[in-house]
Amino acid sequence: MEPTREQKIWQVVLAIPPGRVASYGQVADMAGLGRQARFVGKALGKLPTGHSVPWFRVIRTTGQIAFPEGSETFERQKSLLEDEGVEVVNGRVDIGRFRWCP
DNA sequence: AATTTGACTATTG
DNA sequence: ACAATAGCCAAAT
Repeated sequence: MEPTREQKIWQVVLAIPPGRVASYGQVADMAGLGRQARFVGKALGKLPTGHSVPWFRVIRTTGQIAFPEGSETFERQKSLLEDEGVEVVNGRVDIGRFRWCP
């Protein structure tokens, strides 16, 4: 089975430690995709049911969550992050303190 | 095979 | 600090 780049992305996301976050660009880079930041989001959107991928630890490089504030997806991500000790204020994370690799 | 599509990012005004 | 633009490239259609 030849792993696709999507699966490499999932692999990288799975490696993000709890209580930490990573940017899409960072995940793309670590997966060996270079600048495929956009593809990371798409790959996460295609996750199969029953997955255990911590997609919520992936945010924008600005620290903002990638969804409109108030949407259901946004709220779910925010809750999951806060549950791991990541502060989310105004839809943003303190990237300076919670980023996986500064 | 060609075109469209994106849970992005860096740059510019 | 914020809005618009351009660049990015694998996958889906």
